[in-house]
Amino acid sequence: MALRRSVTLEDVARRAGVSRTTASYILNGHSAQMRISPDTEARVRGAATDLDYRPNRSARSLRTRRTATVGLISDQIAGEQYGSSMLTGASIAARELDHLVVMGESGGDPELERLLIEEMVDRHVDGVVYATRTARTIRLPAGLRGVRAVLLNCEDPTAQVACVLPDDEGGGRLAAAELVAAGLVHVWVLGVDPVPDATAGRRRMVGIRAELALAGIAVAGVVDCDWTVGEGFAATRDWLTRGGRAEGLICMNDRLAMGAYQALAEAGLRVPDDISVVSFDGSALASWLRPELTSVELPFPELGALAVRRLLDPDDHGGTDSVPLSVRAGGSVRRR
Amino acid sequence: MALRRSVTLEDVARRAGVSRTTASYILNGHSAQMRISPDTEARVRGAATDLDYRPNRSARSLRTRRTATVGLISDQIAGEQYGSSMLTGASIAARELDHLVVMGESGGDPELERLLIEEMVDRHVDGVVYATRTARTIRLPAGLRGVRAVLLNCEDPTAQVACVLPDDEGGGRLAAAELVAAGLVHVWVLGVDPVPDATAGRRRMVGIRAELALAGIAVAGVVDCDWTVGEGFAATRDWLTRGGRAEGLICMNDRLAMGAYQALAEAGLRVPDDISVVSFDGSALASWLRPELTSVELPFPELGALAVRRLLDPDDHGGTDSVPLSVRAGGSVRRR
DNA sequence: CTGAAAGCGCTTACAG
DNA sequence: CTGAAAGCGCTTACAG
Repeated sequence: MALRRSVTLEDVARRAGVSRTTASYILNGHSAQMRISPDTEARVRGAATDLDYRPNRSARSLRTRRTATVGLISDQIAGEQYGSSMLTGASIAARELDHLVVMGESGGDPELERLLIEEMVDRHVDGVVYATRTARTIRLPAGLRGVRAVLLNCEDPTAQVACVLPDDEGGGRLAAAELVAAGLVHVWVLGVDPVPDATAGRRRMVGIRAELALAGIAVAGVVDCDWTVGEGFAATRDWLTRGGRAEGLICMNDRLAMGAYQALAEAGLRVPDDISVVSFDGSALASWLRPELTSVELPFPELGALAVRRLLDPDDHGGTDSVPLSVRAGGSVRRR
Repeated sequence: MALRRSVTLEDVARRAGVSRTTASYILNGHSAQMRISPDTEARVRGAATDLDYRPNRSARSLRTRRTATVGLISDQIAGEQYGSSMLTGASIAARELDHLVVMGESGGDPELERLLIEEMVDRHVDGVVYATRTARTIRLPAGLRGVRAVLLNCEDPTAQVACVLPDDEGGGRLAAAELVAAGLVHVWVLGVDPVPDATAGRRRMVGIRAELALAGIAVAGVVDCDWTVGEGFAATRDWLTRGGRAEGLICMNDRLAMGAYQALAEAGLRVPDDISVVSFDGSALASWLRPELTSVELPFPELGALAVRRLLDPDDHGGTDSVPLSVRAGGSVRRR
């Protein structure tokens, strides 16, 4: 059990020669409204310091119904390659606002999710961030209705919930712009949307098409496949076998790009001399490939931090935030 | 604020026609000791169900000084590639024991770490798991003295703390055994220990040497470098340039192995025909490489889960647990 | 400017 | 077998 010797407000008050009431006001920063004398204030603060007073949070919570704690529930962000940095961002933002993060992972199991939400609500977290590993449309879990919540990396069009998303459409524009700037006009796209409710691929596609259109270019073709290294490899190899060629290839994530690299190498095609590659994620993997992969980075830490800040902001407007992506330049795009 | 309508124990008791005392005993499973009549018990349970009674955790904690919550503090496990699955394991184990995980990341900042520990202790977590991204020797933070704690993936030889570690020495034996079984006798090792207090490399080396010795083999040589893709690439290339050759190469992690793959490919050497490669981690990266990398897998989820279970086990003996690694077979070792 | 008092919702000796 | 009562450590109207 996590014990410290138990110094109570009573102890502080006694040592300072005041009542608990006065000590409480002072220690909670209400000296001004209460017009506490400077002398009294100094005595109380001194006593608190001397005794190393730590307010009992359970007692406080019992009265105030707040716990200085936020819940963060997700399907699977901790086990994930870089999505887990949403957790890091959330944790840091929470601390800056004097809160701590209570986390739970459902692994996609609805019953476990229900349990976790229930436990968090039981513990009176001050709100819940509901996050998904992959950007998509969801239905707000029943247990979250009536609970202060922010959706992170997902959205429920049918619910009135604050929502923090990456700006995938803008990201799509950035990716296309890299190729346009290099003077490439023959562009293929690898990977669209793996599952029906996923949103990232579709939005990126919109941005890609829009940006290319500005340069008078249309997407030459799309190879659809799951967003994994193995699928990226197989799909690219098949495409090449069927005579597929392009000046530029936009991959929907870094893993797909890794697979594409492998298939291109096998076919004797060099990146970027024979074909330029751009992808999405900006994960560590992008920097590991040779040549380094130019990738449009998802702002995971910022997403996590923003979700927590909005959750704890009483004036939050409740709409949807789209956080911009940014290009992490590698050497996979041909220099003009 | 996370509100539900507030049904209290009082409400349940009234509806069941008993006192709060009796209701409390029943709902906490003390019916037997208290020899509550079955009829009373049924009435109380029925009332609790009817009213959807949820005990107020803050009130309970104020009395019991327990919160059904465990702290998990680390330098950087969330942002990490796969180490973050320690979090997943911890979260699941905690839930199974009706606890929730309160997490905090210090990013290696001692002041932030101190703050996080303080906040956790203030919130009366029932114990703290102190985890590091990378296996190493640490000094138990001052704020954790006197607090129930378990070290995860790290150890403090000077402190009496329960400790959960991967069995890196056993892992070293497994890696070497893969090469021995393939009949390889000329073995090099890539990467030793990047920092003085890191323990993984040294222990793996001990296991590697021991296992090879059983086959009458000595390590032919060691290339020292940081455990990154870039360093792995550069070190392997330099080694090859200096005329380095081996039948088998043991890499201290999957990233190093990826770098080695790149350098070997550049030199026209094929895996596993020209050289066999084994590494450590068993991360997703291992399965992405071509050929798939045979890698000794670190049991991160189990490590996290075990740490939490020990933390919450009042009978825990307090020693060090070494959790075995296991081989994830790929195609990077030549078949005999 | 400061204090006595109520009350947040539980648990748990104690008494019968 | 069951209940009246104390008490965990705070916050906050209320009174002066």
